[in-house]
Amino acid sequence: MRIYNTLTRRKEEFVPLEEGKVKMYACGITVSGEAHIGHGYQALIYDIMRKYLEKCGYNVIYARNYTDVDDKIIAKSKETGIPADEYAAAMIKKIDTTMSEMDVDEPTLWLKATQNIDNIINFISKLIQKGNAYAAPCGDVYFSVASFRRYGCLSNRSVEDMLDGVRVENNDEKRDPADFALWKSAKEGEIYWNSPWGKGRPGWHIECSAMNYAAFGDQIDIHGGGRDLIFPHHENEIAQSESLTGKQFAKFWTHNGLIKVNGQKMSKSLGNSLLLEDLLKKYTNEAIKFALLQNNYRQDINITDELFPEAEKHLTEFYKLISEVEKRFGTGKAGNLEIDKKFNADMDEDFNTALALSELFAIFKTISQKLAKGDESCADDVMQVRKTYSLLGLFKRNAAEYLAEVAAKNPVEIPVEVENLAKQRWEAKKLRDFALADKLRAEIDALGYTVKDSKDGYTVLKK
RNA sequence: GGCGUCAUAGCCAAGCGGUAAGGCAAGGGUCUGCAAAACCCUCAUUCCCCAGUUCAAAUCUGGGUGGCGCCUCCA
Repeated sequence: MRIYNTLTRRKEEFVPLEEGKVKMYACGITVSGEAHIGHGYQALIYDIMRKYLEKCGYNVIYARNYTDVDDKIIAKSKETGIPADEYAAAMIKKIDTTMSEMDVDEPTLWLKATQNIDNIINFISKLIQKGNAYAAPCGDVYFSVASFRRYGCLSNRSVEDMLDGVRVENNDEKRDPADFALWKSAKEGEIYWNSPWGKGRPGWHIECSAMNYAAFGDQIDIHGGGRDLIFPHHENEIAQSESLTGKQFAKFWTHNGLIKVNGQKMSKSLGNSLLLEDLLKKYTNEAIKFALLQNNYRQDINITDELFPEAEKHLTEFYKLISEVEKRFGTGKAGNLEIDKKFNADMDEDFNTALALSELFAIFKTISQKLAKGDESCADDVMQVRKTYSLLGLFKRNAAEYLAEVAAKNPVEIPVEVENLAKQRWEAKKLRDFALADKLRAEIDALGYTVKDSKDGYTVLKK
């Protein structure tokens, strides 16, 4: 299996640190707001990575974190009057519900910043002892970037380059403008924990280092996250962890692409986030997954109006066929290893879900042909598709239920006016007055609807 | 300004040195009173541009051009 490593900027053969075992960590959500499609995408990608590694026979320990204390959460707390810890807990509960609707599995370990304060404090203390960090008079603790020679190795920047960035804040407490906070002293009324440096809270970057260290020790195999975290977050994690252990922190760094809306990145500051909860009201989770997985996970995805409906259309067609096959031949037996082999070959190349999904069109074409010929092995193929593609979260549903869900999510309300025209047209058609029938069809068409005839009736659809 | 990343048909998109997958749209056909659905067929001599390496380049190298991202919070 080959995985693209941001650290080396190439695909590398995946070899775990310890045979048969994989330790992986993905940066999760800062719970200052609800989960958007980008969060869902990220959770989906790493869930798939984990499942495929498991399929390959590895014993995977997969950890994700929730950042449940930070400036934005504190701001929300001030805004709403809800204590910061309660706000964060409620938001986590909400996000968990949405993610389960998205059908993304829970990680092996959930790590939360507020449940690791001791680990964080210990970590910071060690960094101070080793000379990599210092406490400022105000009670903040900073990491000394100059103390870590390899700083910039992930994002390929030098400290000088970074200082060219005009936006490095000037802060008198810092010895060097490039230094970043490990511990932030609490201001009046803010949530705090006691520490050797006074009342305060952890900085964002240190959480991941400290929680990783507590959960996994010195090294992990795979560290993932959104591409926007490469700098500074992941760069800082490397600086912290490697300063402490003297060992390479993560062997593989993987970064998923970002979701864009109308060509623009979704971000908290732009406020253009598409909430996962809202999308799940309109589309099935399988359609959302299908749409997202048609791209390479490393690439950005631009959400257009057609993206999800098109995916839903495909899945509806597939499920219709599944439904027919299962109605006729019942539940088959998985065993078409050709399907599984191809899937694995695709996934072995840096989780090429786009290729794996494209195989489906040929697979279902064959199934359809077999069904037409009355070849009951198509039921086995369906079962194999279900088994293989469930790894991507697809074809996990009862076909009838799935189709009912799609219908329920797309209620078609036909205006009385249109309904009447359709009725008249049907009557005209029965009397073989095709001129009138065509005229009525044109009228219905003009109102934005189409009529579909079958042997003994008609259906009106919105165009 | 620095760094990264991408550029493949009208659109989305795979491709990782061996002669351009797949999907959408479009066009043609079968079917239908006409439609729709379904099915069948067609649809990039060429991969942003210019050089180079090679028997062979969309793929590698160098140089351009353009988009996007990061250097503030972000998945």
